[in-house]
Amino acid sequence: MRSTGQRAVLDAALALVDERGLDGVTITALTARSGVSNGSVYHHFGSRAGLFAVLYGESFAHCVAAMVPALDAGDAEAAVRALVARYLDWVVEHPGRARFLYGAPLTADPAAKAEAFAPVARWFAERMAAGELRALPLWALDPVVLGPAHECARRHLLGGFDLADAADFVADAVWAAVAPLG
Amino acid sequence: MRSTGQRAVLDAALALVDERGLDGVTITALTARSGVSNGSVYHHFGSRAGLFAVLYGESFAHCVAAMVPALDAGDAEAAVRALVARYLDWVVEHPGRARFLYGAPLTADPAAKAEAFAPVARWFAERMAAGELRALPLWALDPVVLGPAHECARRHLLGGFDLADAADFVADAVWAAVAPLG
DNA sequence: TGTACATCAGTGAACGCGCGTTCACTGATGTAC
DNA sequence: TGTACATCAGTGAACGCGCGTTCACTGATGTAC
Repeated sequence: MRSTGQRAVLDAALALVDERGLDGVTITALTARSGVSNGSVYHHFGSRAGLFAVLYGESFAHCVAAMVPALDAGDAEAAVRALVARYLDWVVEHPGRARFLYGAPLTADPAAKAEAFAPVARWFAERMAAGELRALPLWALDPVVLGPAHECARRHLLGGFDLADAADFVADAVWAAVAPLG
Repeated sequence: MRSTGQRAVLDAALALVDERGLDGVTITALTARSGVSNGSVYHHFGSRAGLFAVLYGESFAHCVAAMVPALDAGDAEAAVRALVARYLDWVVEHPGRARFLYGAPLTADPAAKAEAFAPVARWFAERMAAGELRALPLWALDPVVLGPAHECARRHLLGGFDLADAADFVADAVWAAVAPLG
């Protein structure tokens, strides 16, 4: 389990990345906002990079957990559209976490990411095998199929881009990319 | 026209962003790599942010210029696919510029961007009006339609993602998002 | 039960470093008269 | 033609600042005997 001190630091980091961006997450700002001493941050996380690694893993799992229930939404098209809707909703509701995932990609542990994403990947693999979705390599799922969702989410997080207005167009584009051919 | 000193600084910045990322473009690194003094950088650009603004505008125009000839590639589908191919090629050939555009989005002057992008936007508007492409709002073009291209380009620039392998899937997804319905 | 010791969360002053920026300056070139 | 002045590219030492990190420390809790 996470100690209260650790939790306070992680929450402060999320608030800071939301308010000031990744570069705003300095040790000084963390201690000021969380009330925890700088030494304590190092005691728990070893370094700024160590804290980032924990926050990345936690946030990625948080995101996937929010998306997974969409896979039960009905047929393949309904599920894909629900998946997009849930992802965009999650970004709007958790901008700090989303900003962190997009802003610190080199922090990611690829193996841990793949494991967390496995339920989604498995669902797609099964539907592709059943002919309910277009056959695509699984590595293309996130960047190619969900590309429109990611690009719109990034612009929303930068400000001035209305994700709610874009949601239907994104769902159309994503579905068009995986709808079975013919 | 750009003086030789200015050009040397801009080229050094592109090389640095390519080799070390945006954070590697420090004044110290610029002077070391370009042979130009720090004072000279300030004489020409006013500040680091001023240099970034020039580099952004220049790189965005460079990118659009590389894409525009694709619009003469034949029918709508051929042109869209050529557009994707040219964009991905440009990213591979000019990673410093591409990294800069993705890494410093807040540097952009929206009006200047819109003007530079106008030829592409106009082409799409005309084809949509002619029924050769699906009708979409023009603001959706870059993030939604080209989303797969952007997301794959970003991953390529981070390393470990093969854009050449992805190019055909990206072209398929982009075309699927703008192909006329029915 | 008491004592000794290990463990671990947490503290906060101090460190060295590299950053963007400033500023008084040089020297070459162009222009006015 | 010569002289005086303005303009502009370019110099480089010095500045203050905020950063991530270190380290010797306190104090509470758990465990062994």
